[in-house]
Amino acid sequence: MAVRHTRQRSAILAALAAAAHPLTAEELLGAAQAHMPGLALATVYRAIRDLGDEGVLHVVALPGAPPRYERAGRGHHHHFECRGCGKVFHVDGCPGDLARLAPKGFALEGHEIVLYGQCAGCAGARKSA
Amino acid sequence: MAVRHTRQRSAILAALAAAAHPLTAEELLGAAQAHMPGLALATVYRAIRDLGDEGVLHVVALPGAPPRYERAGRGHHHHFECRGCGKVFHVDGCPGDLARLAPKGFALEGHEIVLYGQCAGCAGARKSA
DNA sequence: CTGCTTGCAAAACATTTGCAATCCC
DNA sequence: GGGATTGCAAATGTTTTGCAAGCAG
Repeated sequence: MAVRHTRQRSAILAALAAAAHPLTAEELLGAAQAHMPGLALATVYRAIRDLGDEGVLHVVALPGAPPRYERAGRGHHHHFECRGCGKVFHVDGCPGDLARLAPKGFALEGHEIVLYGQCAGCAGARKSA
Repeated sequence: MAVRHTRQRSAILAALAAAAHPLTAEELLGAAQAHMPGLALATVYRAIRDLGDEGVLHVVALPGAPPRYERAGRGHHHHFECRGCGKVFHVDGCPGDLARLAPKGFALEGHEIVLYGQCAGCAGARKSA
């Protein structure tokens, strides 16, 4: 099950690396097709699964939105979902000290934080409206 | 669009209120059918949507798991997903001070935190293994 | 070469919706 | 009684899978 290095996977990884925001499966397909025309959606899903198992890919699931995927290894960060435009942004920084939140006897191994609100663009548009 | 009070919705709300953990759509169907046999899955989804709009219901989406639903209004809390048994637990408390994490110009309106690790039961089982 | 990976299309799954009958107020 | 709500079943949309052919190692 050693992951083989194929043109398709390179294209998918390149698309992920180039994306500023986490991508949905279909966005990822579109982006990767620029490098690898004829790429099938099924291949994207298979790559997502394999790369996810490898830990190269990270899944971001938000309520009411399809799962998004991003390249792992860019350091610890979280996400901000704009309720105005629906885009998801990177958020650097982390409150830390989450271990105290876990119930007694629970072993904390990781965490995910999602912020909701208006992005700079939507907040501005709202003011002027 | 005033929500009407029907037997089905009572059953669904009752099932939600009785549940210790957030429920998936199907778990919710099963639980509510105990109070209301013949309840259709479509009705559950419609109730989820309507009650969600009303703010009575809260959606919890986790990567790799179907969305779960819980009753809102139990105070601010977060969730802990056990990687061992897959269950989702309530977590009281909140690090607060998340506004500083939002990028400049972004308006923070809410947040969601998910902790991952081993619950008390699974952590114990692991030690003895 | 050998076997994992791909593309295509069909299958599997979860969620949504149309419509006539029903129930709530 | 009027109109929202329900149940059923079919439609929708997304993710997965089977299979023959292609490419990596």
